[in-house]
Amino acid sequence: MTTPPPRPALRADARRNAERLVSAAREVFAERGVDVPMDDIARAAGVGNATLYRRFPTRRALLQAVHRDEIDALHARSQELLAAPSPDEGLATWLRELAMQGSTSRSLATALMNALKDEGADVSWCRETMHAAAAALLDRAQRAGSVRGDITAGQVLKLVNAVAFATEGGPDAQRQADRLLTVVMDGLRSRD
Amino acid sequence: MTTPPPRPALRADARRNAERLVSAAREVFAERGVDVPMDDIARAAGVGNATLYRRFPTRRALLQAVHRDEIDALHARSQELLAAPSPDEGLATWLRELAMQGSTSRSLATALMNALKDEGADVSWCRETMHAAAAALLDRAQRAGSVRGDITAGQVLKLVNAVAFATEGGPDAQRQADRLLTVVMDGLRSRD
DNA sequence: ACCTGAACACCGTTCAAGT
DNA sequence: ACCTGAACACCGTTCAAGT
Repeated sequence: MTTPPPRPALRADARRNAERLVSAAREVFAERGVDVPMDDIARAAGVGNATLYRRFPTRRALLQAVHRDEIDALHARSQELLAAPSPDEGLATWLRELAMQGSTSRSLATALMNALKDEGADVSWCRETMHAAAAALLDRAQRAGSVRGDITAGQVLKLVNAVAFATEGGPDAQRQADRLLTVVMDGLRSRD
Repeated sequence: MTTPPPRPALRADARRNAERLVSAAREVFAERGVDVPMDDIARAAGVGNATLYRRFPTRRALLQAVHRDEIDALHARSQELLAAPSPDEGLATWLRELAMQGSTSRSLATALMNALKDEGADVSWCRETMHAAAAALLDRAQRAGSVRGDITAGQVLKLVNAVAFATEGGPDAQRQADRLLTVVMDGLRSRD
């Protein structure tokens, strides 16, 4: 769950094509949005369109692959923050970093929304990695009594990603996301 | 802004076709989702597809028309709640009703998301009506000092609709939305 | 085992012809 | 003024043929 999805042994050319597809998709998604035609991604990668489908059966799977490193980094960051002096600040810091990244990348916000809303097996790695990261920090803060107990990691993730998704694209997206996250964090903290 | 978009005088048959299109779209969106082919909606309404495009140039415009009555009702409800004894409870009640409706209707949640995220003129009626409703209740609560002053009506709407959108479709959607809205409302209230 | 481009089915949008 | 179905362009997905 904390390790990326298996990388089956691929023939050298297949491996190279897969990497080109992910790189091309990253650029094209960023420039032209997440609804860009699949054929355009294949063309940008210099491979046939059927090769794209063979490697990434759904657009969501491709989106997940594009953001694999960021998702891994968010998970690693959550492990670091488990050592933060204040449990609720550890959680708040992680959620803020998540919201900041999502609010500046429609592509990432969409990848996370796909993984959090649907149950699809093609995005289970993303869903489980994010869930593990959030659950560890949330659980610690709840045990310390600084965050309300009547909420789950899945709900917190949906809420914060919804903030990112709703602010993305607008003017001043980061600032807006930050403002909304402050509201959410205040709501998450236990009442005295 | 508080009145629905102009209903230009239409010939009797055109008027009837427009009503059939809205009714058909409401049913088809509810049964098969908001991405259903436009041709299927026209067929369900018993009119040619070009008639659909003539009347509703974009899918968003059609979605807005489908939810016209609900949006009107939400606006009317906000006017009623301005007379609630407690300003922050008036706001909380309205936001809860909004979240409940959105979390049980992907079609409504999508219509609102379209109107709140984009600046498109084709959904300006929805955006402005919702904004007027939220702004009145929020302003009253902020003046009373019970809700934090550093947030705008547009931000509150995005946040609450994001809650609806994120919970919609899942199991126990209403309950989940209610839970998340409690968190959001706690975050919105001024700290003592 | 993997790649390719073409074929196929489908959908959004426009338009010439009708009433 | 409005309606219609067909035409057109485009996109997702599959498949026969290649290496």
